[in-house]
Amino acid sequence: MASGEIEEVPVLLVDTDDEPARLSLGLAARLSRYLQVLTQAQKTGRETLSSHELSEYTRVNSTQIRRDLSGFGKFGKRGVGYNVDALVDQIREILQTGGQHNIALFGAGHLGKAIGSSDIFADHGFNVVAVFDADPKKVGTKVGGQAVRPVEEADRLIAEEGVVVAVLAVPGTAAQALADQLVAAGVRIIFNYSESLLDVPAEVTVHTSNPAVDLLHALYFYLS
Amino acid sequence: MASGEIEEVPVLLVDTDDEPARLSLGLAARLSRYLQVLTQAQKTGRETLSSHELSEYTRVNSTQIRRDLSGFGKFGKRGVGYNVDALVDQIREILQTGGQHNIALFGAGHLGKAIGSSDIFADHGFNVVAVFDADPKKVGTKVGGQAVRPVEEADRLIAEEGVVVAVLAVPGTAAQALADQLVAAGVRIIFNYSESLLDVPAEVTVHTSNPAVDLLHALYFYLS
DNA sequence: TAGATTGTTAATCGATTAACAATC
DNA sequence: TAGATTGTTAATCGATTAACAATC
Repeated sequence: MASGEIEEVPVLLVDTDDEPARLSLGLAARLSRYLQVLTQAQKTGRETLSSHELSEYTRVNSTQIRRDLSGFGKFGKRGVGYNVDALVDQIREILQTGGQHNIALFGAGHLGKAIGSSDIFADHGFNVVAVFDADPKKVGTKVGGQAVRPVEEADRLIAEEGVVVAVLAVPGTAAQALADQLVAAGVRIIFNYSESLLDVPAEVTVHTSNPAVDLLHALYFYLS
Repeated sequence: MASGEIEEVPVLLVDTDDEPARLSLGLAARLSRYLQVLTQAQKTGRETLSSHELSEYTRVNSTQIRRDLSGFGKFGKRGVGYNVDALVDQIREILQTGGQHNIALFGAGHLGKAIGSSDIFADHGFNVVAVFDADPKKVGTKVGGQAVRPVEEADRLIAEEGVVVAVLAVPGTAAQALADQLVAAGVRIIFNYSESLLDVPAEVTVHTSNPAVDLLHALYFYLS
């Protein structure tokens, strides 16, 4: 070691193994929410957004937002805020979700039609490549510009298109059997809009969406 | 102070001001999720559920679940688990959501019909007291057994029925104006299923539901 | 008894918040 | 310059996890 004057070397907090550290669960969730607000703000023509404004829309503390973002670079401009377009790109890079992903939708009832015709998924690069229904009467009808297919074709299409994500808008009574079939076919992320609880292997992620749950705890804070 | 032998007095962690402490945000959210899984388990006839099983369905760590519950009492039975019916009642009491609450639904499109005909809200004591739509052609049609009303009647009905919660299943372009009207009429919790960002006063809670956001971070953990 | 699961402790990690200098 | 907002520090709080005695 050299004695005497030591030149200060900036310490870069990078992983030694040349790979970015995996984000914590909470951080990935928050970044996704920032992204959603930012893409909406883009639509209304906003050019910049402050951490305070982002905080109002996401209900995440503004210091937390600044800290989350500054961990990846100096994205903001003091006195001004964050450039919306640039920040969208930066968060997409962090989340590695810049590309397009194929998803399959199951169920062509009211909910399936609502999901299939909305651009809530398309806005974030998710293509609904196919819509399936078990009811022969629904097969062939249009949902979001696509003809509904019989559920028997699902396995083949999942394999061909490399579908990893399935959205289940089916009755609770049909959900578990369908989930089993999809897991066997290669699906790894299931969005469950049925009220049924799903049993799946550990390597599969189930996200059960239930507005009543959110309402329950929103109401608690209103009542107390 | 008395010297010598000291009789041990159990320390009860109660609030001195005779009121239960307000739950933390995270705890209220977790309890709501436990409640949802438990009510589903009730439907399938389960009598007991272990913290480990609850953990699988809620993705909350099982130690966390036991700790959350043991803060309110010894609800479980060692070697057995938790009694489903009893735990449902106990969590409802903690969340103060045993009663019935009136909610109003706006929008009678695909999503509105899906929400209005599901019993996802009814299961947790939420009554959809009215369904509204701005489109005269939809007024009078049935959604979940109810006749759709013109949105002009909303103010009167909100006041009469003491509606605090509104569910917005309307196009993004209509959402902000409707939110303004509802806040003026007395609504304090808004469930926003439109893609639009809503500006509301601080005393109003907006919950924006966006499946694409959840999908974004689920996908991150799949990809990395 | 043997097996299972709770209730609880302790240690660690991530989230929250206030405060403020730096700087656009 | 003056006002606004970022980036960052420090202190606190809540969440996570492993471990295990208690006990059904």
